[in-house]
Amino acid sequence: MSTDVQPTPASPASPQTRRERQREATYDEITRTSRTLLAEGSELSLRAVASRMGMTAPALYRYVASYQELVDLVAFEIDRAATERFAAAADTLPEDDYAGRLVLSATEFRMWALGNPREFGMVFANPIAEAACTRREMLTQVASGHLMTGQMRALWDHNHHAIPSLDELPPSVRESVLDPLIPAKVDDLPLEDRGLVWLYQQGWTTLYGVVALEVFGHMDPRVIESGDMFVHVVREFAPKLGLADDADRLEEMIRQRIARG
Amino acid sequence: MSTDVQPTPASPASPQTRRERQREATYDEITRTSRTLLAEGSELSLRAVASRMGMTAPALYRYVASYQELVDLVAFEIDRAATERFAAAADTLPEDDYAGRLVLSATEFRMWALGNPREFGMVFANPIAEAACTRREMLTQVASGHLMTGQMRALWDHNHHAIPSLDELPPSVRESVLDPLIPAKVDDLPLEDRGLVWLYQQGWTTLYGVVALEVFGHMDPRVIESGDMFVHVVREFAPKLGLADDADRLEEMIRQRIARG
DNA sequence: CAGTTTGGTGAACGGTGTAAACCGTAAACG
DNA sequence: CGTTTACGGTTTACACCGTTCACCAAACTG
Repeated sequence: MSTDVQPTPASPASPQTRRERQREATYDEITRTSRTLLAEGSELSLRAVASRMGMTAPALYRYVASYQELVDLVAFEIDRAATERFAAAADTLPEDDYAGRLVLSATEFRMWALGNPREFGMVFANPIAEAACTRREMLTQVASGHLMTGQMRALWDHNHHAIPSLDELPPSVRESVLDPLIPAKVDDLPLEDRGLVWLYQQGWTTLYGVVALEVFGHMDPRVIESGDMFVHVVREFAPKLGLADDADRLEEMIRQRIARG
Repeated sequence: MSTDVQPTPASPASPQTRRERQREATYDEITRTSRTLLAEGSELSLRAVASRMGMTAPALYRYVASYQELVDLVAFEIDRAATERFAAAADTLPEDDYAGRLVLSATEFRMWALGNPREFGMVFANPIAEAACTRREMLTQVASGHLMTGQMRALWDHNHHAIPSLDELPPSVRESVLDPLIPAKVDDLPLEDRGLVWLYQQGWTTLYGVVALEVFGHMDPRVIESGDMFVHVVREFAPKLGLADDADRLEEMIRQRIARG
């Protein structure tokens, strides 16, 4: 609260007080050990995390208020790390292959989800409804959401495919695109172009649908293995992004990625 | 195995031995109390179920081999009960309004899922992959799957909308529709018409996608509340069932159901 | 009637999240 | 500088969980 010349506790670099640095390092170790535990197939429990850090379980309560909060924290970090993977997949393509980058990120998302079903469930199949305030806010910061919406935005900036006009949107959708509560960087998107956000939401619904269905296994295992349903829904969505002509090329990219396993 | 004149243990009515009847009644009570527990918002635990039945937890092991098996059992029963609700919704329409019945069942599915998120998660968002054998077999018997595929079949029997031909299907899909591992009554569906099953799968993917996304809250709450995304995906899918002209009427039916809450 | 199967109990083990009391030490303050 | 506060940890304890085991009574079976 004081504005005198102190060790500037709000500076961006690292000139926080020593304690703050220590604390943040511990937070980091918590999420890292948690993710290691998950990756090993073990259960995520306060005791397991603590003991692996050489601590005792109640000590973790200095950092998280409850088990659920630990889960949320870890989920957030998992999403961050996974998003780096999705972005890296896109970066194997030239900067200006907007469609390819989007599709490759989406495909990477699918492969990640299938390979890490528990992590997928933790991030994308944990009810948000309850504990509305904080968890809802976190939702708007989902890194993967920002990545994909950013890619769709870049694609549109380039090819200006058709988008729905504001006045043909249902009221709730209009509100939603004018002041989004889902991850999307739209501050610099003019209001009259916000129909694009409705396309975001449709795309996310489609992508989420296939992937969740595949991850949870409520689909024929042979179709999951081949990825044909995934390819199908992507192809069906492509025209909405003005990519009808690119469908074959995009499918080939998807299949190559799937073949890599 | 013997064929002598015994109390016919395989008879359909109820002439099982007294013990068998007792046992089945207990099974029934187990699933009933479990569902009651869930409906009250309590956690589903062996101890809770047992104590509410006036038993102790280890006794339940005479009926289920593990907690997971209890969950599967209850999930199966929940699906059965929910399916009755979906079917009842359809039965508010005349027998020959095939499209309306299908759409109303799907809408009822959505409303049920939103109102019973934990039950939805238990039935439709529990990884099937693990414990492959038994649980995979159960998947082919999901009652709700049979209902909807049956309704799509009835619709097609009536209006014979276009379906993909077998030879334009990807190999994995062809296998899948010729010998389905997902719930679908196709025994009396000629092989050359099995392209319809691919439409089943597409429809299920679409429906599951929106509903799961809504239930888990990874969508703008205002759009969830209005149901506009649900309406949107149904409208987009309608043409595939030859229902392009019925879209407005179907949307009106959906909205009326949503308005009822 | 004797013998076996069935369905239950109670105690116990190892695991979980969480609350409370306690304490040394590092940081903050006069 | 010394004093005080607060942070970050421990121990202990509680209530719950799934699961196993030994035991037992009642019910069926030959």
